[in-house]
Amino acid sequence: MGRAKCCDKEGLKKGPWTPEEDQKLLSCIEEHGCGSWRALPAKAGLHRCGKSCRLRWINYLRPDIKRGKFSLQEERTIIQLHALLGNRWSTIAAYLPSRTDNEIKNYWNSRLKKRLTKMGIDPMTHKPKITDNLNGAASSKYVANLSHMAEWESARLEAEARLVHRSKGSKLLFNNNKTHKNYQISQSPYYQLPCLDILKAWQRASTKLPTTNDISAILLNNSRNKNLESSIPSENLFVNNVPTTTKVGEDQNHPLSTINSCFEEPCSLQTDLPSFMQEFSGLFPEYTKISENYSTGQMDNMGSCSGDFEDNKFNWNNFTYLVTSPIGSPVF
DNA sequence: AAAAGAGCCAACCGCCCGCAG
DNA sequence: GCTGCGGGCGGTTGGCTCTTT
Repeated sequence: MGRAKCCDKEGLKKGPWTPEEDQKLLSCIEEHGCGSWRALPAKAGLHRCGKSCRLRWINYLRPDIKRGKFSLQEERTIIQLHALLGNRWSTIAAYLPSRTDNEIKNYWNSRLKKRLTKMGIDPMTHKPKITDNLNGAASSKYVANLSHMAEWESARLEAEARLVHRSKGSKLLFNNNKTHKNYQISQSPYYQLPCLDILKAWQRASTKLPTTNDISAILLNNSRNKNLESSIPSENLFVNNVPTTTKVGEDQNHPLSTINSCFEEPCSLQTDLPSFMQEFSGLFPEYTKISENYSTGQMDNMGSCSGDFEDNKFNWNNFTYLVTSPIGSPVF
C-alpha cells in the first residue's frame, strides 16, 4: 500500500525552527487553536508538516512547560515511575507537571540511566547488577562499595535539595498563571507517589510481602488520616486479628503502628491512595480489585478481600526492590 | 590553543492505534 | 470488516556546546 509520509511533500522545511516560525505557529494556535495539525501549517503560513508543528508546540512552545534543572523530587519520581512503567515516557510525563515526555526521555537517557549503571544498578530492571563470576566474599565487598557510593550520592542529592529549597523559598512547585484564549492547558495529575512511600515503609517494617489484609489496613488508615468517610465500618475490619478500631499509636503491637513508625509523620499522604490506585488500575489489575473492594466495602469480617497479592502476575519483588531501597541507596 | 571526545537536547522517523467513512 | 487518515508515542539522530587531553 505504502502510505505517504506526512513530510513527503516537496518544499517542506526540516530542521531547527527559527524565531519567525515560532511566532507564526504561536499566533496561529492562539487564533485558531490546535484542532487539526495537518491543516495548521497552511493556516499559519508555515512550510512545515503538521507533525513538525505539533512537536514544536508540545516540546517547546507550550506556555506551561517548565525548563531547566530537574529537582530532586522529579528525579526520584522519574526513577520510581520508570521502575513501574518502563519506557512509557508519556505516562511518566503525566505525573511530572510541566515536563514533556521528550525532556524526561532525554534526561533519563543522558543522565539517570548512566548514573544507575555507574552504581551497578541495571537501569532496565532496577536491580543490582552483580556479575555471576563474583564469589561470595567479592560479592559482599562489591555490595559494600555500592553502599558507600550510595551514601555519597545520597549526601549529594540532599545537598542539592537543600540548595534548591533555599533558592526557591516557598514557591509552589506547580505554578501556572498563564492563560490563552484558544487552547486549554491540560493540568496533569501530580502525585507524590504515596503508595511507593507506603510500600517502602512496609518493607522496612516487614520482610514479608504485603497481603491484602495489610493493604486494606493501609487504605483504611490512609482514609482516616485524610478524614475521609470510610464505607467500611471500622469495627468490622480486622488486620491480623487486631481490630482496626484500635487507634494507631495507642497499641504498639498494632500492625499499623509498625508501618507508621516508618514515616517521619504517620502516613502523611499528599493524595489518597485509592485515587492513586484507580489511576494505575489499567496497569495493575490487582490494584483495581483492592481499590474497588475498599471503596465498595466488599471485605469479610476479617478485613480480607478478594484478590491475592501473592498469586497474581505482578512482580512484587521487582517493584519492591525499588521502593525498599534504603535511605542512602544508590537510587534515592 | 587546538583537536578529540562526551554530553545534551531539539527534531526527525517510523510504527501503532483509534476513528470515521 | 476493511481502509486510510491523523495523532501520539518511543527510539534514534545530528548538531551544538562543554570538557578533557
